[in-house]
Amino acid sequence: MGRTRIRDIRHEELINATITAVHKRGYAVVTMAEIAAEAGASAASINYYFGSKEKLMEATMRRLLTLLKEAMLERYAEAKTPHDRLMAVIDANFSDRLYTIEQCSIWMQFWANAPYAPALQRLHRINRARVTSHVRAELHALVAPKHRETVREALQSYMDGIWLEAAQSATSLNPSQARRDARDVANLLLASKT
Amino acid sequence: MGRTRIRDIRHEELINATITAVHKRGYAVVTMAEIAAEAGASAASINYYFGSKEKLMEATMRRLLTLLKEAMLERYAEAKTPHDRLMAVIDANFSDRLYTIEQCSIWMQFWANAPYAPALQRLHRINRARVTSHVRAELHALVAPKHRETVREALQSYMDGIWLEAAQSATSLNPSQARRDARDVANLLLASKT
Amino acid sequence: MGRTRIRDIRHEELINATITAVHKRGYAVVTMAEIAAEAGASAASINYYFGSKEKLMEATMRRLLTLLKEAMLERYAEAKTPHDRLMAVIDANFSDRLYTIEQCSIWMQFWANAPYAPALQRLHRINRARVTSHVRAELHALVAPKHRETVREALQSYMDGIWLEAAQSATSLNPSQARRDARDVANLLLASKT
Amino acid sequence: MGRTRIRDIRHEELINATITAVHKRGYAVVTMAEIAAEAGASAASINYYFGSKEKLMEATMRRLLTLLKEAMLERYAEAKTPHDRLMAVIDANFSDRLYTIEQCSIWMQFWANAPYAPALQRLHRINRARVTSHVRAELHALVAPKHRETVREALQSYMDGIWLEAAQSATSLNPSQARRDARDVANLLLASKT
DNA sequence: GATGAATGAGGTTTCATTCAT
DNA sequence: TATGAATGAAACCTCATTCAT
Repeated sequence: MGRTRIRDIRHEELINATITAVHKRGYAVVTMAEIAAEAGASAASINYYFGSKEKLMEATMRRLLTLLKEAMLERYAEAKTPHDRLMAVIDANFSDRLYTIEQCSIWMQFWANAPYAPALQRLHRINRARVTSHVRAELHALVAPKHRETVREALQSYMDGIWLEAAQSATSLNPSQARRDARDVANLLLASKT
Repeated sequence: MGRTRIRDIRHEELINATITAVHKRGYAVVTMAEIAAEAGASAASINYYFGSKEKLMEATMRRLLTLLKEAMLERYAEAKTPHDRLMAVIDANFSDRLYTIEQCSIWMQFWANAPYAPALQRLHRINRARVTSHVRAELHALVAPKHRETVREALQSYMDGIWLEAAQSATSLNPSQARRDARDVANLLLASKT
Repeated sequence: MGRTRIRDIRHEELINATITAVHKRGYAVVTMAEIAAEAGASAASINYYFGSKEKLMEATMRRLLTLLKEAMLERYAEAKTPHDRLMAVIDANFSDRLYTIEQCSIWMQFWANAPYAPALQRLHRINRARVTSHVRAELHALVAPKHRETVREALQSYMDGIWLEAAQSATSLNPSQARRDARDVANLLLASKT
Repeated sequence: MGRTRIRDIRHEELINATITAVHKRGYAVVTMAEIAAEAGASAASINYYFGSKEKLMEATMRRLLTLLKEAMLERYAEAKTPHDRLMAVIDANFSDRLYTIEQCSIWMQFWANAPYAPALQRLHRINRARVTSHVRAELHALVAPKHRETVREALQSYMDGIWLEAAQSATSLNPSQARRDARDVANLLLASKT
């Protein structure tokens, strides 16, 4: 127990520092020294704990995905109907903790670099497949088969697009407004009578 | 006039090489040497023609925006009604020439790096504002004021999301299917009776 | 007494681990961590017991010289005539325990690095002087003064050359054959009638 | 012609600098910076011309082997009888240009590190096989079959041993004396009547 | 007695850029 | 117009060593 305590703490600290530093400087441009400085540690300590910059980045992305997953599961527990659960997915994506410039920014950084780092790509795909299957399941009861996939893709792409645009934002974000907007979009798509 | 002929040719060649090289290797990781090799030239020649790597990147992004603008204007000319023009915007985004993995990939690269390069950010914002004003103008006649901005943002974010996801694609894209999908989404949003 | 028991055991273990690790990786390239791993200990423990990497290397070389000295003295005890004793020197050099790839390899490693480490150089010279004086003493009764030094140097250099070449060997060595060969060479040199 | 002139000159300079620097500091310990300083160039220029430290070392060893080969061929041309040619081999090994502390020292450095660098090992083996076949060919006419291989191995190992010991020398060497000694040893071995 | 934690020093390599030709 | 030549700056990573436990 006590054995791994320090190790876990440092992991946590360094991953948090990575998130901040990548947001500030950009994924491929940020240096070990900058990340270490952000964590108040030495660059060498990153290699001590993670082995390489690449592995640190992978661990950081894993953390991001965990945060997203937790936000969703948290809201899922309370949702009763398919419609509630669909809104839970939306609310998770635009929750106060996740829909921040820093989160969206670093999300975009990892996303953009996934095609050049197999480990990141793998994580990206696993995550996307997971969200897709959730959304698809809920839409089953809400949309006619003919439009189901169209609505699903529209909804997911919409959320992606919002996040990525948020990464470019100069001023701080408004999560509650974003949730309202997203719910509106979802309802528009569901209410369509075509 | 004849004086600048060669200059223009080299500009063109180097920008095309940059697009290919950035797609292959990633924006922040691609080197002058790789770009030069792609163009069959020397790294020094890039500085001769563009002054610096940064300026080359800026010129390349400008080219991407020009392509997009041209695709839109081209289709705009033939469109008569607001609905036709909205579809023109969609068709431009998913035209055979623009909706390719290479284009989407490099688009995402520039997008992701815009926050760290003022010149890119500026171009990114100008472009976004331009598209926004076009779409908004067409929706004026198609959507009730209450939902107008929601629909507009949904549509634009959807298109962004599709492009960015396309950048992760392993297999080649299907532009005509993408156009149909996007039209379906637009029509769903327009047809909503809420 | 009991106090130093553990200390002695650890010394022995770490020196043996050093011999193996240097053979595997090369003198100047082997790391404390590799040596420690070979001994099933931590890198920090090496410093605890030896003070520094340099001191460990010195202790290891001392051990090698002790092994060689013991092999010689062992055979010297049984030798009666000068010729017997000369053969004892040869047999010691190519004994089953010493004439192995690992021994020759590590020997060469220390030899090659002696010029850059005063402590190693000193040990190397002491050892060489000792062997030289032994061989010279025995040759006194076996070779005419005119050729004595030539034969001595020929013999010693021959043995060095064989060891060093053995360090490059891909397959395992044949000590008994090496002894026969060395005896043949010695006898050729002694039998010369020029 | 003119095109590769500079390249060839730099290659030559950097290899010479490598020889000097390796002699001074040791193969595995010498740094790019030290080598570059020795050549009056920058460390980066080594990578520019050789690609890596490893490749520079390989090129340097190749140069050493070429020097040895040339020294032998030079003397071979004038030699008429088998005995003359055997002496030519000896004289080449201990020629004024090759039998210097620097040459012997760097020779030992490369030899000692060959087991850990496949490229060096290959060169080492090729060279050794070449010398072996030369010596064996000349001994054919000079030594009875029974002792032929023994004499050959004795002679080669002797020369190796002398070189390697010379690498430890504190004072400068005496090539002409070394040639006389080596000839004496060779003649002792040839004159043996056993 | 023994070792995880932590790091400063230093090595190789990469790369955008300058410059002479 | 075009490019080899050359390099300073800086990045990642390694490693011997120190120290608290």
